[in-house]
Amino acid sequence: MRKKRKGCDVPEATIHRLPLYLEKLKLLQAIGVEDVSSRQLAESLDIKASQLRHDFHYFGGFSRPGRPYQVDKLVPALERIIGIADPVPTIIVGAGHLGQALANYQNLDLQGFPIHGIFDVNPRLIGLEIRGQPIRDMDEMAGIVRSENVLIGILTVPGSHAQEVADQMVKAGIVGIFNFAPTDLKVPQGVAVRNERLAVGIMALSFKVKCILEAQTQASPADEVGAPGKTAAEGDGHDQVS
Amino acid sequence: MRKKRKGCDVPEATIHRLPLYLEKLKLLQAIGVEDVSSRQLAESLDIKASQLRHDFHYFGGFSRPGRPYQVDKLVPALERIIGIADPVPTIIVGAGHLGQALANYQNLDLQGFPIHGIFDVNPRLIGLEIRGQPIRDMDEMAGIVRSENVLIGILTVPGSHAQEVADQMVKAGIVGIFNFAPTDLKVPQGVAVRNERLAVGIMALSFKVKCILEAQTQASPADEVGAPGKTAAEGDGHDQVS
DNA sequence: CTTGGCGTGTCAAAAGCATAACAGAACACC
DNA sequence: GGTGTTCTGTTATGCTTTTGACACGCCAAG
Repeated sequence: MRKKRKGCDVPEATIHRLPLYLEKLKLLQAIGVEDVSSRQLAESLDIKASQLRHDFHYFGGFSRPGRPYQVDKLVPALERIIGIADPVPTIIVGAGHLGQALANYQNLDLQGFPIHGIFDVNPRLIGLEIRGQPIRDMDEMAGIVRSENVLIGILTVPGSHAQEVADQMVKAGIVGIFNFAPTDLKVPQGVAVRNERLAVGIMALSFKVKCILEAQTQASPADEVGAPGKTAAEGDGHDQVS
Repeated sequence: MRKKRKGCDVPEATIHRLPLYLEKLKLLQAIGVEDVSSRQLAESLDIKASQLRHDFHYFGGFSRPGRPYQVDKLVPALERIIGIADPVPTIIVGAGHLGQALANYQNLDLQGFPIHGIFDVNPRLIGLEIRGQPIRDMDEMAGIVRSENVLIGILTVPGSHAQEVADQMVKAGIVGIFNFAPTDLKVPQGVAVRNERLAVGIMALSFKVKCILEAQTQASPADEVGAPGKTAAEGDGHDQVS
């Protein structure tokens, strides 16, 4: 199981940067930029150029040694690597507030994850339309997953039902679960899970905030909000104190 | 700027695990468990016991060498470390679908982040009530932030306005920004930002899915969904193929 | 009182990741 | 045609994080 399957033994950290690269490149593409050097691209993302080249290196040459990257070549290459060269059929399971919000988030469509169905058990929600799509009964999920070759499921049900629903999704043939429930899911081999834990995010932020406040009160007796000077931003799901 | 301010020079990865520890411990506390060993706690979170002890070690002894951890001691200790011993006043800026969904997400309240205001510029939304709180005009934000000592702001406006709104939040005195917009924010020193990038998450998942499919078609000619056997779950914002 | 088992705190080894350094390819200019 | 510059692919170095190992404290049983 530790085999080197093509371009799949890539550091976790690199994987999380690929979408950022793609995003920025699409932006450049949209404004007509044709070439971009590793330095330019890296700086605009607040990372080191060497890291970017290192990341790309996992997937073979995107450019010849002497020439900068060609945006029009790089975008489809990254899309292929990430697996969104063709749209990835996706469903949303759980049509509560969060599920509805995600269903309304058109960026998902635009970025290669068309929503092929929204499901819930609540009879009051079933039938309600969101962006032209009705909320369907859970019973219909398996059928649609199979008939439309759905690969990814976004799970936005309450934590108490998350495992049970995840089991159904897996049984129906879903290979990737984007889990918003505050529960660790148990899934069989060959299924990928990504937990997007709101509480974790805000608590990590709180820790940083606490540290900032402590530093301020300890260091300077009276330090007030002043002129914005330095900048700091961040990629992925991590964060940075600036 | 590289000073060792109390317990604040802690690895990023450790910070992201603290909320998971707390969550699990609260669960144990709720069902009446009094003591827990590092092994038990670690296994239930799918991490190594040595890592858990190492993490705790950053903050000094939670237990005496020979005794297991006492849940009732650990929970408040972690809450103090994370900075949620007392509730952290929080606001939501941007009352679109996602903002409303988060406002409805009562777990935020329960976990120490009471929502002290929901703001938007859209006159159609202003006045609408969510969980007993009206959506207010952006103009009122700064006042409330100051009067209620709001520390954290959840930013759910469109990417095109994110930077501008973030500037207002910082100027009003907010110290931590939980950013859901697909934009890198520039903030002055002394402000923490955490980006929760949906697109990054789902694309990272997609990469894993693509790898799984490739492995399946390459390795076994006909491999069908079988009996769930092994388990795999994940904390934070990371993910794991199982 | 002694002994054995368990469990933490602590340190050392290993792995993973980020950064820097370098060699060589392409192009532009002279 | 040569030469200098720019840029990538690649390898090497250093650092952070994870994992493993161990010494000692505590408790229970004999």
